[in-house]
Formats: sequence, C-alpha cells, structure tokens
Amino acid sequence: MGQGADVLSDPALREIASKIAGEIIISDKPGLEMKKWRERFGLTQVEVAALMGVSASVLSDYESGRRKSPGARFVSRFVRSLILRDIERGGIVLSGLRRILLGSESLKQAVLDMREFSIPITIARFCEYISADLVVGAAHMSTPLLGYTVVDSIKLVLDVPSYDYVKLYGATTQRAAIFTRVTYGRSPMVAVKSMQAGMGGLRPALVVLHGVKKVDELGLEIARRENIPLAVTRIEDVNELIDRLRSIK
Amino acid sequence: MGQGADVLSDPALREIASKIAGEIIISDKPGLEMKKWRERFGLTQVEVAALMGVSASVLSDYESGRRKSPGARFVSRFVRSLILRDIERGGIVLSGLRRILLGSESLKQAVLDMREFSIPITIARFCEYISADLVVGAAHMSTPLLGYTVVDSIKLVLDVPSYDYVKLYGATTQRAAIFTRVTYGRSPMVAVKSMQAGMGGLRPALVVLHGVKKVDELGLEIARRENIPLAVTRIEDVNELIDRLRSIK
DNA sequence: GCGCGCCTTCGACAATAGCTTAAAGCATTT
DNA sequence: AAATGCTTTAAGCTATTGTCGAAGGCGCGC
Repeated sequence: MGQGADVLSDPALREIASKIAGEIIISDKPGLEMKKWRERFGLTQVEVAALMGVSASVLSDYESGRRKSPGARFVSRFVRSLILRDIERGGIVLSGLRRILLGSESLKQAVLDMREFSIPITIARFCEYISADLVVGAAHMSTPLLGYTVVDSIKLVLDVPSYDYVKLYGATTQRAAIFTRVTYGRSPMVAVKSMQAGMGGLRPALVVLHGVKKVDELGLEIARRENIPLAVTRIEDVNELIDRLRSIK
Repeated sequence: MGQGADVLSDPALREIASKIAGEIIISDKPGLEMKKWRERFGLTQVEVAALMGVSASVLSDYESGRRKSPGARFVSRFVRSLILRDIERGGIVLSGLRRILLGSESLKQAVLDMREFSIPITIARFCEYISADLVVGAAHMSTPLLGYTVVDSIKLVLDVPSYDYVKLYGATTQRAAIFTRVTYGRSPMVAVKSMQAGMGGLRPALVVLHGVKKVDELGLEIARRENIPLAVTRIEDVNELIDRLRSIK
C-alpha cells in the first residue's frame, strides 16, 4: 500500500490508474479486462504476479474466469503494479496512454522557443522586455508569468497535428503564448478559445501577437470577453524577439 | 446484470460509470469513496440498497469501514444503481457530471439549427440541397452525413463559452458544421482544428461556410491538410439556408 | 412523547476471494 | 530430445466478503 501511495501521487498517473481500474470493474468479465490491460502493458502473468507479490496462478484464476469478482484491494494492487513496472521501463506505454505529452517533429518546428522562469515576472515587465503594448487587459499588468512559448502561428495551424496543441503549455498555462507572423490577430484568439473546449478551460495568462500592426476587431473582442490579456509587440524581427525573451533572467 | 447492460450501453454513461468505479477502487478507503459518490447523487443508503436489492446495513458496513475491499461485482452494481436512479429522476446529477452536454443560453442563440438524419445523406446530395460547392475534399462526395449543425460563427466565437463547443457535435461528429456570416473562412477552420486538441481528434465530416465569396487561402490549406471536406454555399439569406436544410428528409 | 426514516452496530452464516503448491499443457529454443 | 518460459488446471485451506435481521441511536415533525 505504501508502494501504491507513491505511484499514484502524480495526478496524471492517478487519472490513468482510475481509468484502468474503472474499466476492469464495470466490465462484465473483470478477469478478461485485466488480461487486456496486462497485455497492453506488455507484461506476463509471471511478471505482474511477482510485482504484486503473489503466484502467477492467481492472475490466471481471474483471467480464465475461475475467480469472477476481484476485490477492490486486489484490483488496486494490480493496476499499480502495471504502472510501476512501466515507469521502471521508461514509461513507454504510459506515454502512449497520455500521448498528448509526446512532442511531434512538426511541433518542434513550430515552437521557436519555450521556457519556464525560475522567478515569476509580471506581465508589465515581460512586455517591456519585448517592446509589447498591452491592448487588452490593462488590469493584469501585475499578473505573474511563469514562462512563455513562442510559436510560428502559420506552422501551428498548418503543420502541427491538433493533439500536440496542448503541449504548447508545457508545465504551466501561467505563461505567455506568443504567436509570430500574425496577419490579423483573429486566428490566434480563435485557436486559444477553441483549445479550451476540451481542456477544462486551460488557456495562457497572456497572448502576444507579433507581425500585426492593428489587431482585428473580432480578435480584440474575443480577448476582452474571455478576459485574456492581449499584447502586441513592436519588434519586427523574430530572432530579435527571441533574443529579447532569452535575456529575461 | 441485465439491468447493468442496459444502463451502460450509452458510451457517455459508461464513461461516467468507469470514472466513479475507478475512483472507488484506487481509493485507500473504498467505502468512504462510495459514500462520497452516494451523497453526491443525493441518495440514502436505504434507497441505494433497495436499488441494489440488499439491506441498508450492507452499505453501512462498507461506508463505516467494517468491510474494506468491495468486490468488482458489488462496486459495479453500486455504480449502476446510482446512475439508474439519477436517470429515473431526470438525470440532474449526471448532467452536472457531463456538463459539457448541457446547452447554455448563449449556445442556444448561436446554434441556429441542428438535426440528426434518420437516413444518411451523402455530402454530394447535401451540397445540392444547400447550393454549396465543395472546394476541398472532392473525394468525399459519397461520404455519408448523419446530421448537421448550423452556427452563427460570430456569436460562436464571441458569446459561447468554450466548454460548450463540444455540444456542437450532438450525437455524432459525422455531421456537417455550417458556419454562417463568415468573413474570410479562416477562423472556422482554425476553430475546428483547435477544438480537436482536447477531443481526441473529433471533428465534423464536412464544414460549410456561408457568407464568404472567396475562402482565405490559409483556411483552404488547413482543410486540405486536415483532410476536412470544405464547402461554400451560394445561398445568401440565412433563413433560406435553414429552410433548405429543413427540407432534407 | 411518539412515530418515522435514516444510519449504525452486531452476531452469524454461506459463498467466494485470495492464495499456495504441484502438475500439466504448449510453444520456442538449444 | 531436453530445457525453458509462460499459462492453465486442480486441490486445498484461510480469510474475507456478501448478506441477513434485530436492536439501538439520532434527528425531525406532529
């Protein structure tokens, strides 16, 4: 049980564990479901049994249907052992289960820079660094930022598969999302809002537009209504923008 | 068990059931977790016990900790009874649990029409009905559509909260998403793609733009790369467009 | 104060899970 | 053919669940 508490302290892992356990429990044949998950993790009965501290025939009893209703304690130990073993082996299967955490090549191309700050910086200070004017959300000048992500907005909408979008937020959404090569400024706001749909309302603390002189009125209105601070940088060269960002300590 | 099969045949309910069951199983105190969920559904032990066909003291034994490791069969029955009872009472709690399925007022305003077809209709036929030209995805002319959703794109991006976006798909994504009052045609494509990020890649089978003469090139490119059929309707009046849609049998 | 409903406790028993070891089956490798 | 590894089957035993009904506690309304 001490083992279990350690493994499931990570919310993401706990979510996966809950999912697996739930599927096993509501299944008409819990044993078969256990087998499915065991095989999905690429583990043998012997291996899982060793991790659980029981003999392999225990698992066989369930998987073959001899035992029909595993108890909560057993299932919990079973799931934890799957997860623990996968973690020990590099977490390959778990990675697949939470595919959204893996970065595709196109994402790497679209993300020009990304960083977490060791010390939070206010939106006001951040905007100074990159010569940006806050056009929406003046009340947020003192909001702290914990990092930023610079994306090539054209590559983002054309090349990056949608399942990679969530990775733009890295370890925290308390960051600035900087869209470069923007034409009007509407699409970034639409994208940010639409991305919220399946992400529990997650969105960046600040959106910065680069390459646009006058923001499209609809884009502005979206920012106002969604209460998302929106800034426009006066820097024209993307590389200079990135240099400025990297100078932030 | 026959009862269980009926209740969980709905994928959405099954998802909720799995979630609840999983939480109970991986909890260090399954009985307390059961109590939490029972109370969350606003049910008494007596009521749940009656639904499960056992005496109330059985539930008390678990919730009080006298019994520590409920079996899969028991937990499954427990969860099903919660769901069944809530459904009988109008599904209020379940609705809260899957809030994304409830429509907010602004969504109602933004959705001009929405329907499922009793008989699938091909994209080609569908476009004929609404005088639409397929500009991307000619190979999809025979793809079947099971329904459509007509949205006011301006209201969608301005008024509708992002958590309501998923409801645009109703019972199936194998539908046409029709955006009215479109200016360039880029935002709808950006929105559709961005919405996929947290929704497991779900997207409509066809996107129809209304109100635009020439689709923005980036919008076209998104459609091509995402392999989303894109059509533009020649009808100018929104009401006529809706009348046409409603004439589809 | 009484009745009612919900919850808890308790004793008791049947059924089954949890678990072991040994043997057998099966596929693959040496 | 023998060895190896994984899986299944079987017998058997202990521990625990699943379940009951009776009794008691508590809060609320009449």
